[in-house]
Amino acid sequence: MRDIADRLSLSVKTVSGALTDSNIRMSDETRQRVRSLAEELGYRPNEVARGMRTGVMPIVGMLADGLITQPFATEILRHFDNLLRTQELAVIVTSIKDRGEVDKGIADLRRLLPQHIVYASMYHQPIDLPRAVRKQIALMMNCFDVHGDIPSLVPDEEAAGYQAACFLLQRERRDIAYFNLPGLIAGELREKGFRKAMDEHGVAIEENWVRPATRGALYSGSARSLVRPTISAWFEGGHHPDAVICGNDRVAMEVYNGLREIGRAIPDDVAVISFDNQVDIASRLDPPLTTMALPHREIGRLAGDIITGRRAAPEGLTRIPFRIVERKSV
Amino acid sequence: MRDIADRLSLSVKTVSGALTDSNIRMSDETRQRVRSLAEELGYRPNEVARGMRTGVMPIVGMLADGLITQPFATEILRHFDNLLRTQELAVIVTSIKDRGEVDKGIADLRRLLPQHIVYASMYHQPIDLPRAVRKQIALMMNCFDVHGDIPSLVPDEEAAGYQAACFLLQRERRDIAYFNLPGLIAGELREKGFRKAMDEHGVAIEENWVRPATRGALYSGSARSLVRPTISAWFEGGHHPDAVICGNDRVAMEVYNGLREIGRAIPDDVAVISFDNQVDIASRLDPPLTTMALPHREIGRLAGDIITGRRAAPEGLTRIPFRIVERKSV
DNA sequence: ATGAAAGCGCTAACAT
DNA sequence: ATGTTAGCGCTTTCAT
Repeated sequence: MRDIADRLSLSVKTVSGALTDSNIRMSDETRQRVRSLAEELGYRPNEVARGMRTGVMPIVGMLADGLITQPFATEILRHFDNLLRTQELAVIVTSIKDRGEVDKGIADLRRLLPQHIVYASMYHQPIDLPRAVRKQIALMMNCFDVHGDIPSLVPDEEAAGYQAACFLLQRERRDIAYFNLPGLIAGELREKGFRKAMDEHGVAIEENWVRPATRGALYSGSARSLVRPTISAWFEGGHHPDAVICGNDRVAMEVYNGLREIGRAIPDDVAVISFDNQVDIASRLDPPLTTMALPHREIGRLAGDIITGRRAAPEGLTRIPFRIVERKSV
Repeated sequence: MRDIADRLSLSVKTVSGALTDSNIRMSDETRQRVRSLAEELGYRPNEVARGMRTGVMPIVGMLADGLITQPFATEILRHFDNLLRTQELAVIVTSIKDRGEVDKGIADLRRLLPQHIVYASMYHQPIDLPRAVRKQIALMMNCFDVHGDIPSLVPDEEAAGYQAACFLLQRERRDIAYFNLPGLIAGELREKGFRKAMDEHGVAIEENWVRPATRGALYSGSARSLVRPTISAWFEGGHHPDAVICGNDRVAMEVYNGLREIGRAIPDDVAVISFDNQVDIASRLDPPLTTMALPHREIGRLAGDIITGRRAAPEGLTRIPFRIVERKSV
């Protein structure tokens, strides 16, 4: 910078002003001369020096609540990062395994003077943070602040459940079964949407066909699965489902196995629809799975727009719609 | 820092010395006094100021060649990050979509004065970087420098192929078929290991049973699959395989579908073994899939140890062994 | 419209 | 063994 100033016989301050603050009063000519020389010399401002002076680095910190564990949720990170990169902002991710690590995570991030700190979760859940912490978090992705203080971006689970059910109903499926994800917000809301759709279409729900996918109060991939026995039970009698809504794609994978075992064809005998769109699974099942895609990309992008100020932060909860991916299972 | 100095009637320099450089000559007592007061005050050095002075920030940059796209490869990142975190180092990931973005990626990273820049790939591949770039990269993960200039950590594919074949051979399978991943280093080396094992055990390879999993010169998830027709062909005649080695877990998923279609039971009629251990898939297949787990965790950890200097950087290529995950398909 | 100078918090050379 | 001082590259008053 001094170099540029000397060559142009200007002061450092003028150069600084020309390069950064375009509101500062200055002759256009001077500004142009400075800028073009800077370009020519390939001048890159020292972000660290600038950061020291201004107290802020071109960095956004992300508290990742298990995000990196759940591989397909990294989609959120990917698109968030892509957007911030266009604004010359770097993302620093700090994984936290449990809520107790939040303080440490924030402290770690703050050492580098980030412009903002965001919180992202691997699955849709309510987050209850102490007030002092809440004030430091600009945005929540794929989860929400129970106090409503922090703008939060979450998938619109209920609409997705509604849409999935409508999709089946419109294709003349009436005997719809539902494998729920116990203990999860996503499960609860998706089921609610399902019930609403059935209700609106005047189709009665066979309560015996609305069952949890796993044993235990909380759905988890490692919990004992109830899919196989439940399917067997459903198809024992004469009256059985002609469609199954699956809590997520992994459940759908088991439903495929179960239906195959009892010799039912998808989609001819039984249609299957699911949630998440975990592509490695959904596109490779046989037949390929029709599923409601989680709006991870949209969440990441919208968050990026908000953080960079290109879009105003909506207050409270913002629900982002799913997108249906039609394959061959319905 | 000045605060501490004043309270102890010491100079700033003494405080700085006491806190950072433990080699500096100083009375132990002074050092202790400084440290305990710092602790008491919850003093945290301003990393940015320090960075400006020393020209280095407590940051490691990672050029992620598609890493975040291939969800399960983020395992590498996760463990790398975990390790660096214990040394108060933050990781900044810059995704690059193609080799042409490397320069830009490095420039972006350097703005923040990272201590090192590492290169990580989503799949095992040779990387040819210009010399000027090579000099700036400290380590390659899951890929290697074709010039041998950069220490590189890669999965030991050949050993994995060898081990998978031995696993089958020891269980009395002799008629082993192999679905290869065309155009990939991983595929080539795994096949080599397979051939070596067969050779050592004196079992002849039926060349007709060594086939590519997809059409085209390069394996890819979206390429037209050859699994189904190939399996049909193999099992048409009387002499057919009693085991299949699959290029990866996604291929295995298709092999399951194919075998099921022609009514062959796994593992009774045909054993299946695979590579990668993409858990969402492998553990949920029916029966759960026995597979050679990619050493992503080990690569991430070892890289962390090297970057933090806890372990010396091995020269050239280091091959990290796979781990077999025995489930029910063999 | 531009220049001079102070100072962000820290480290390192030099002095005592 | 400890203190003094300069300065890292930038932004920001305050003068001119």
